[in-house]
Amino acid sequence: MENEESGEACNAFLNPIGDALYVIGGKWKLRVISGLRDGSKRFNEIQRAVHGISARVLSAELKELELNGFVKRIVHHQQTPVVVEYQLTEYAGSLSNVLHALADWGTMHRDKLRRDR
Amino acid sequence: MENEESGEACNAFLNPIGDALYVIGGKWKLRVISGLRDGSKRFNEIQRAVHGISARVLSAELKELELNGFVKRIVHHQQTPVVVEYQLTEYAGSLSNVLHALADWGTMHRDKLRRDR
DNA sequence: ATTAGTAGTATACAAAAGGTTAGTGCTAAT
DNA sequence: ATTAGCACTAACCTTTTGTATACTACTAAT
Repeated sequence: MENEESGEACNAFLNPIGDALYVIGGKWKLRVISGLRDGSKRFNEIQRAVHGISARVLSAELKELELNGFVKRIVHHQQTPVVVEYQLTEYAGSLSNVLHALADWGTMHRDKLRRDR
Repeated sequence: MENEESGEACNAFLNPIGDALYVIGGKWKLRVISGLRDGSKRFNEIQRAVHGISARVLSAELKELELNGFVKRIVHHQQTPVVVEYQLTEYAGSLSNVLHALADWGTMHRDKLRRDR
């Protein structure tokens, strides 16, 4: 009976957090988003902007970011070979609360660890 | 010259976010914290409360949580063998903004994906 | 005397995430 | 005619993360 922390209410809180962490987590997600902040870019432009990312990983990240609605992939068929543009959506802006909360806490925490040492 | 998104200002934002994500990320961190919310517990009690975690991983998680100041480890030498208690610190409460921001966004995002489909 | 519980550690393994290298078919420039 | 850029993909390897199982030295209960 004391075991209700593994119950409904707890998961209703932890599962969305898990979703959110999954979506923005990993080594590159936020850096790719950040690389697109000042306008649309093409694949190789992003790769140059996000220092160190490989084509394989960038390709995977862009697909996930697209699935989550953060990035729009725009193909221009006018020219051949095709030109592909990537662009942040408005929806990507919905992250800003989360990102600021994380940035503030992270800054505070780093200071705290330095003081404690 | 257009390449200042890999510069100082950007890292000053992304690095603390990375720190924060590292501290609360992974499969178990938040579940262990959550398992301790309603008072102190002993090692095996936590393991039973956090369903599915192995002793090896729990041991590692508790060490990291202690290093980050979220958990206090209290050894009672009165009895032998020693009794060890784990307890959330006040500092763990400093996460609440971050966690609520994540939970809110995660809930919203899940709904959005359901609608979009 | 066996069993179960305590607080973990040791060893080995599997899965996931990410990195490295090479290559596709196309075009435009040298 | 070679070279370089484009947008990727395939194959393979390493690192990180998490899992499974067993084991320690101790005590208390059956």
